[in-house]
Amino acid sequence: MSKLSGGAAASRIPEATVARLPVYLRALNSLADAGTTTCSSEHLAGAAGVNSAKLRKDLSHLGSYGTRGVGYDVEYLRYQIAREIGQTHDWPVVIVGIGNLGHALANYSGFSSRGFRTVALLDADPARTGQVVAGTEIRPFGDLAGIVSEHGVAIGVIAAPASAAQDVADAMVAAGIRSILNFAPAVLAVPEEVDVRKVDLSIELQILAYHEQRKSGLDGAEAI
Amino acid sequence: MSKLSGGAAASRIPEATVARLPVYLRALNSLADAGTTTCSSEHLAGAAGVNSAKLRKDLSHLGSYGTRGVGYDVEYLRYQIAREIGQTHDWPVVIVGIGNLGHALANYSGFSSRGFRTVALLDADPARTGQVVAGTEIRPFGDLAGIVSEHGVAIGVIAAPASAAQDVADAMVAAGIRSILNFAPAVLAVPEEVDVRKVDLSIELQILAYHEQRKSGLDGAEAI
DNA sequence: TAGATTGTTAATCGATTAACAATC
DNA sequence: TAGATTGTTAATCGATTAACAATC
Repeated sequence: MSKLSGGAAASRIPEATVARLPVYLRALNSLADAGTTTCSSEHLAGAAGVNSAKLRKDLSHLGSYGTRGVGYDVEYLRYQIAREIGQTHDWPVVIVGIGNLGHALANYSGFSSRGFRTVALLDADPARTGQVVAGTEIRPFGDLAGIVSEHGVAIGVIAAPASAAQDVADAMVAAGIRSILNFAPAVLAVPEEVDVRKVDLSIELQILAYHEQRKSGLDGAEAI
Repeated sequence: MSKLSGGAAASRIPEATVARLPVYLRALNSLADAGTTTCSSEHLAGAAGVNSAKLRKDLSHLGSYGTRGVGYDVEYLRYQIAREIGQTHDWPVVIVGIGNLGHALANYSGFSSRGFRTVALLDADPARTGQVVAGTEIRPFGDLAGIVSEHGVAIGVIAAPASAAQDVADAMVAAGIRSILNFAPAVLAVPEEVDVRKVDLSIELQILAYHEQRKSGLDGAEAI
């Protein structure tokens, strides 16, 4: 096996590292905005909220983009991470279920600024179709397959109620979508080649409550 | 060291387990709603989207709530998990920043059904104060400390813009809040006794895009 | 008793961390 | 050269998984 091309990542990057790369990228953007051109691992780690050993270990999976004794060039490292996580691409996205949350997601600027382009908003409720949200008209759910093939949509966002989530996922998979971000509090059954990530707002709150209970000594698990 | 009282959890539960307990609870609620009174670890694991070995290992940290050869009593296990993660308590919550996302959170039924009670919505923008969202009037950010002490608020939710997030966190900490759910894309500096969990909508999408890029062979990391 | 299923053990795997040799 | 900082090593820690003894 020969060497990889110019500093390219060797095979596989650990999941934990992948999850932190967007955080580093955001921190680098802040540094660049502040006019910083070079930073040490210590500096960048501080801005990202991790320790420097972890940061250097994570970056080592991508390649050697720093200079010993000097640090990292902000602009160069930023580009390398952006390329690695696909932020140099344009990602057409559809959002299904335009209730309160779908509404918020459609308006969320953090998507468009990272290469995600919302090509359509869909809702199964006829009362909602035709409404304009974030400058885009809501279309009927049945239009999904056509929109996916027309725009080459690879990523779908489910903001529908839990009761509809599996149907939406099935339709997305049938339409050719292989990556799903699911905000519905439901476990989705999908073929193994489909990647599902779940964001559950109330679960995060429940995890906090668990720790809060421990801190407050309110838990019912004390010894007699 | 003597035995703990009736099946109470021994000391500490692993973080990974804590994060899954709300998922099990949700699955148990579904089973109960469907009229199921008893379930095996295999059955419950399927409903929760994990494998049964992991489920049994997780539950073993709480105590022995199953019956060998039989399975788990749905209602009993549900109560035990609810108690363990503090869902038998009432948790007063404040939400700060009532833009699109704050609006969606205020209307999210998944909070109230799990013991979280939104006692106030706050916003620094005078143009928003007085507006009624989800049946609650938006109040000025300056009211935070009074509301926290009045209602004994232990958990704060930040849905403000990133630029304001640290100020909001500082005010929450000063007011006595020790658990924060942060939706702003910002790294917060807080005293170590304060627990911060972060939900970042665009990071989840970026993780999906990374894997999608790999699947599609679009990544710039291939060998020459 | 025979069949079923839990709770636990032990092996494996992946993530974190500190320390430091390499090197700018 | 001396000082600084990366990239890597090796140790540690925590999570996952399969297998099975315990026991209903």
